[in-house]
Formats: sequence, C-alpha cells, structure tokens
Amino acid sequence: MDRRMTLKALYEHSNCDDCPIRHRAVCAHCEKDELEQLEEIKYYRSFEAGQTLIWSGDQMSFVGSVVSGIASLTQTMEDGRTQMVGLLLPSDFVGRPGREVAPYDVQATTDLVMCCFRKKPFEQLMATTPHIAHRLLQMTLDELDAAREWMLVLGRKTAREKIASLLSIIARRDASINKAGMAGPIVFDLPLTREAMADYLGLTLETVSRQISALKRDGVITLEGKRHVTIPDMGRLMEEAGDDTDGGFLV
Amino acid sequence: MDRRMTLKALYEHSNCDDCPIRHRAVCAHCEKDELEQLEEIKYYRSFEAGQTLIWSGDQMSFVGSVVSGIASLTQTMEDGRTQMVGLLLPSDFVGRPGREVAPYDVQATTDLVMCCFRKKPFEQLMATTPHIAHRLLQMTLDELDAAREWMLVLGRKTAREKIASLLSIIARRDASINKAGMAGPIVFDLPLTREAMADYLGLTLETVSRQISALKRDGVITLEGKRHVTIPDMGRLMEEAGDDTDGGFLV
DNA sequence: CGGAAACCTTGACCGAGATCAAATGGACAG
DNA sequence: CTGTCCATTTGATCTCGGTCAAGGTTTCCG
Repeated sequence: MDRRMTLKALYEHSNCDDCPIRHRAVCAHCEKDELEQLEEIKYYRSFEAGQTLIWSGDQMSFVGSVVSGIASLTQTMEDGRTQMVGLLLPSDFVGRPGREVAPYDVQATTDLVMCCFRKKPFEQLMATTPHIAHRLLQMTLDELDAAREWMLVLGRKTAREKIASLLSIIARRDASINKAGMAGPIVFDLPLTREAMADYLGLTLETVSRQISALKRDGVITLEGKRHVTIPDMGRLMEEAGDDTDGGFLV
Repeated sequence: MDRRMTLKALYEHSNCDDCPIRHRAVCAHCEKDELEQLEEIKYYRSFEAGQTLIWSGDQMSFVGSVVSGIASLTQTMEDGRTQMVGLLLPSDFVGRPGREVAPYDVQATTDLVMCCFRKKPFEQLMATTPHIAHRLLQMTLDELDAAREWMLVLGRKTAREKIASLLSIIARRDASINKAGMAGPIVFDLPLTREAMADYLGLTLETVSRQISALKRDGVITLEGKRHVTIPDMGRLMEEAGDDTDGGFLV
C-alpha cells in the first residue's frame, strides 16, 4: 500500500448538516460564531477501503470525525502480529488535540468519509471555547470506557464469547443509528472481513470463521452470504457474549 | 469484604505540597486563587490493601489522584472471571468528571493514600478554569493510549511477553519516579501478588509463576524472596516483551 | 516455639485455539 | 461460459497455557 495518500481536501459541501462535530457542538451554550469558526476550518476527505490515513509516528495535521464508513486503529509488532485497538463508527472522533505524533495506525476498513478540522486552528478554538474542550473530554472518557470494556473481552473471554461480543457491539451501534429498538430481530451487514475481526478479537481468522459457523449452527445468528447477518434474539446473543443481559444501554 | 467503607475524610495536612493535582495545576496560566479553591475542596483518604474504594455501579462522590500505593480498576463477569483494566500508580488520576456512576470497581492493591476532591465542586471549578479541563483531557488521552497499548499485550502477546511487558512498565514507572536513568540495573519491589498480575495479564496465577521462574532461570531478571526484583539489562527485558527497544520514552 | 493461613512454586495432564493445508464459493474480466 | 483472484470454510494436527493437585515458604499470631 502506498504510504503517501491524496491529501487534497474535499470541500464538497459549503454547509454541512450531517457533520457530527457540528451536531455535538450545538448546545445551549453554543454561540453562533463558534459554529462559523468551525465551518471555516472544516473540510471533507474520502478514503478507499484499505487505505491508511495516518501511520504510527506520523505528524498529525488534522482531527475530525467519521461521517460514513468505518475506520480502525491498529498496532503492529515487528514480527507482524497486529491488534486492532479501536473501531471507529460514524460520529466517532479521530485525533489527539495537543499531540504531535500519532500513536498508532489509522486505517479505512471500508470506504470512508471523514469530516476534518485542521489541527492547529482547532486547538486554538478549543482553547477559547471551553465547551468544545468539555465535549471532547466526555468523548475521550467514552472511548476509554470502551477500550477498558474491550480489555475484558481480550483478556478473559473465549473465542465464542469474543465473536458474540463483537456482533453485539456492531448490532447495538447499528440499531441505535437506525433508531431501531432492541426488540425484534436486528439485521445488518458485517463491515469487517474475517481477518479484521480476528485482529480486533485477538484470534486467527480460521477461529473466527469456525465460531461464526458454530453460532449459525446453534441458531444464535443467521447468515445470508458471508456478510449479511440477522440476529433473531438480541438477549440470546448477549448471553453468548457473557454480558449482563440487562445492561443493554444504548450509547 | 465489607461493601461499606470508612468515608471519613482525613484532613491530615492543611497545605499539601505532594499533591499531584496541585503539581499538575501549577503552570504559567495558573492563578493563585485557583489553587486556593482546589485547596478548599481537597482532602486525604487512606485505604488498606484489599479494600474496594468504589464498586461498579456506585455513585461516585469524589475524584482525585493516588499519592502513595497502588490502586487498580477491575471488571468482573458473573462467573467470577476478572480482568484488571487499569493500574493506578502514584500521580495517576481517578474518577470521571461529568459521570454519575462508576463503570468498574476501584480497589486498593496495596495500602493506599488518595488525594481527593469533592466531585461537584471540582466539576464547577473545571467549568470556570479551562486549564484544569485541558490538563484533565491530556491525562485522559494518556490513559487511553496506555489502555490501547495494553490491548496489544492482551490480544497478541505470549505469556512470557506479557510478564516482561508488565515488569517493564513497573520498572519504567519506578525509575522515572526515583529519577533514575534507564542505564544500569533497576531494582524494585513487585507491588502485586501473582494473582493480581494474572488478572492484569489475562493469565492464571500458575502461568505467571512459571514464567517468572523462567525469566529468572534465563537471567532476564533476578529475584530475592518473592517480590524483590532486579533487572540487570532493561534493553533485554524490553526485547523479551516484544517491544521496540528504542521506543524507551519515559512517561 | 508451633500452628495456621496466605502466598507461591512445581508437576502431570488436557483442551481451546493456533497452525498448516486443502477445498469451496463468489465476484469479475475477458 | 471460463479462468483468476480473493475471501471464506473446513479438516488434521500441534502446542501453549489452563486445570487440578501437591508441596514449599513466609508471615503472623497465640
């Protein structure tokens, strides 16, 4: 894969209603010109599936959030073992205000559109408008909770539980985006290859495949083709994941 | 263990030079009265080894930081499997400003002294003094990086590498607190039982014991008694951990 | 000093998941 | 339709770390 990428900014929209940062910035304390300032330093970028947006150790020039598609954060050891350490779905934030250098690779797992802000101006804006900083702290705390929940998955769950955990995370996020409830069957397309799932779960792709087959055989999920998943009973899936069944909070 | 704990605030010192928050708060932008405000809501608490400060699901009434000793964050599944998701050494921050309920247990792994701030006043202070919020964001980002680095350990490293990783984290922190350099042997006391290490590493205590014995046999570490460790060659240990040898940044 | 309770080590065995290998299926170009 | 490519599935075997069990050390307390 080519290490360089098209850095051309894509000013596709002059005003952007679907930008998650903007939505998040809109609150009782917002002032009109704060939004305008955000607009000024905002731009869009598209990436193809498989592209690496940022390499570990690179200078970071922007922060931003996922508009559509999926990005992933991965760490790699010298011998090639890789571990995905974050899965960024639409509305998730990317970047470390105040940091110069990226601590891990950021990849486009699917075709991806990002809403970006140039980093320096964004940091200045953060310094002058406290509620953006506050919002960012809340988002970072959410990420930290998610990372720590995932540590339990990586450290203590069996392969079957790991798969069920991943499916239930994706299903939950998907249902909340589509504003569907938890009741009734949930249907979605798996946005990850077996290999990407393996990298997220600390497994091999063969084990992922076997466990998905097993969940299918046992009626926990239904598969059409290799990617289209139906979950007839979300509670059952969460049991398989080893989670508290009642802890079904929507993020 | 008793779920209730002595909540008695310990106003041991009326002015506190060793308080990490205060140190962190001292910067070019600090104003005198900000420190005074922090002083007003600050108090100390001591805990015995094994005590649980906060139970998952509890209301949190304070935030604060570790003065001495070690605290740990743990998650537990219904069947008893537990995973430690954070190791809090002196100067590390505890608490989620803006959150009501604790997402995991906080335990005193050793005897512990915390420097606490009542949560509500602290949050108000945060809202009025942006640089505290900023400082907190930086600390949270650090924690997030540490959590993600640990995900690689949990997901992809062998038992031997896991042990070496834990030892090198403790050694690094210890050396930086004592202002010792990385050159030359590093000596410290293991602050964790084999079981606690196992919970942090996603292993069993037997495996921890075996791997420590193996590292001793191979000359990577020296043990006196069960806890007193000498690391003759930090570079060697980091190789065993599977880390980039040159990435020896002190936090 | 003696006995009990933690904590730790070591051994024997087993099994979940890794590894190596081959077959299957779907998408797409020609 | 046919061949190629890639993702996935499935099978056979191996191995690392878990499990069960026994014994050793240290600490603490009467």
